[in-house]
Amino acid sequence: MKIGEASRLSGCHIETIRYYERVGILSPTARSESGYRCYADHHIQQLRFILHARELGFSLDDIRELLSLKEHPDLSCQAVDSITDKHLHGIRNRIRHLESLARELRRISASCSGGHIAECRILEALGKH
Amino acid sequence: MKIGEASRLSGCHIETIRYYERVGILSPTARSESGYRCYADHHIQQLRFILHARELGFSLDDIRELLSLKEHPDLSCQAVDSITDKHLHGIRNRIRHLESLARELRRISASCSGGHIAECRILEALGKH
DNA sequence: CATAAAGTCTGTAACCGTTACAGAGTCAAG
DNA sequence: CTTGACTCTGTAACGGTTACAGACTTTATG
Repeated sequence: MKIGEASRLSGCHIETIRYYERVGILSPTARSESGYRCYADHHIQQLRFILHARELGFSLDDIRELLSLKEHPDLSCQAVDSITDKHLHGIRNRIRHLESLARELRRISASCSGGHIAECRILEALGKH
Repeated sequence: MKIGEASRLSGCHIETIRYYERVGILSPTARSESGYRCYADHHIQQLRFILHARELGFSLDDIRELLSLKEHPDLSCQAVDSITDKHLHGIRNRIRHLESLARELRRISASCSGGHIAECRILEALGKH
């Protein structure tokens, strides 16, 4: 099948599919006589895997590693666990960070009493540190 | 003062300071005879403002707008409030998004019983969607 | 006074993960 | 045969820096 159908079946944009191939995260495809990429079922599965992992926030490097682990069914899945755990930790850290930003923003924002810029506490608070 | 001291006083990296000037977020500086940038106190204050706002996650576009609002002390500070509120909303959305990612990751991760890749539930879960 | 070291300049490219576009070629339907 | 949909390659943009290379200036040391 050609890239348009691969895009429809996988949910990935056409440009993104070509990009994934270019950066070596998607297996290279066969080419038709006229140079069109020809996709097989396993490409679609890879693309779905990548898409879902991306939606979960995994980096392309992580995904590359997960995909290569997938090629070795005999290995322990400890490496998979470790990538997942690390990612989960990263997400928790980002949540904590954003929560502290939100707290400070609320604090700063609450100090505004709705007057003129000249007395704006928000701008004042942003200025000093 | 020259860029090195401006960097020390503001906490911004030298490269970042030049970048901020280039993209028009920091007022242009005078130049010495030899072409060195000359910074005044108000540049330092601007840089501190930018730095703090960046630490709070404001985009450079937001900051540009906040800085230009700062130039008009007579205006109502409603526009400032609205930028801040919008940003706070964005942060809350990101938190919610990350929390749902974390939930799904935990769910997927919990299903792993520590065997071989071949039976890895994590990779399986990532594949289907 | 010469030289070395530190600082600064400009311009460009890298990072991440796409997305968008231009210009050319290919394929299927009417 | 032409139109339109599709695909190709290559390049540039997005945001927000950071990191170079190569040239120049200033300051400190011998």
